[in-house]
Amino acid sequence: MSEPEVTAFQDRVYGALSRIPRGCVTTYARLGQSIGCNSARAVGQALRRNPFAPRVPCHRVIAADLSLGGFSGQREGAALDRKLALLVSEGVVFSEGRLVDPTRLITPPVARCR
DNA sequence: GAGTCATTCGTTG
DNA sequence: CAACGAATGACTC
Repeated sequence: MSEPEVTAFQDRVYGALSRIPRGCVTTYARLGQSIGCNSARAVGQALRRNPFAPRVPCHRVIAADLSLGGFSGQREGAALDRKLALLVSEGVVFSEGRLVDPTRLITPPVARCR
């Protein structure tokens, strides 16, 4: 073990993600905006590294088009199957690989200054 | 509906 | 300091 030295950005991503209640999901773009970043890619990268997994519920983050997005560093394959299982386990139902209830999409508060 | 393109940000060596 | 890569997003045909 070792404690990964996460930079401020990663800390923000994990912090915002950590404030997401169970049964709720958010998108990379929204999460990025919540932490003050305009790029969903930057958020995805931080999650992809996920030095705090499974501590960080990265499976609660999906793409803007309600698609699963990616998981475990893979955009498709069994990894998504795991992500889907986790989401379904939380009460978030998906259909055809897409979120069935977009109402579960939440907008994380702007984690500006705690 | 599908595919392609563009942009931005963070990370690392 | 510089270069590369990325779990996206949006647009167009």
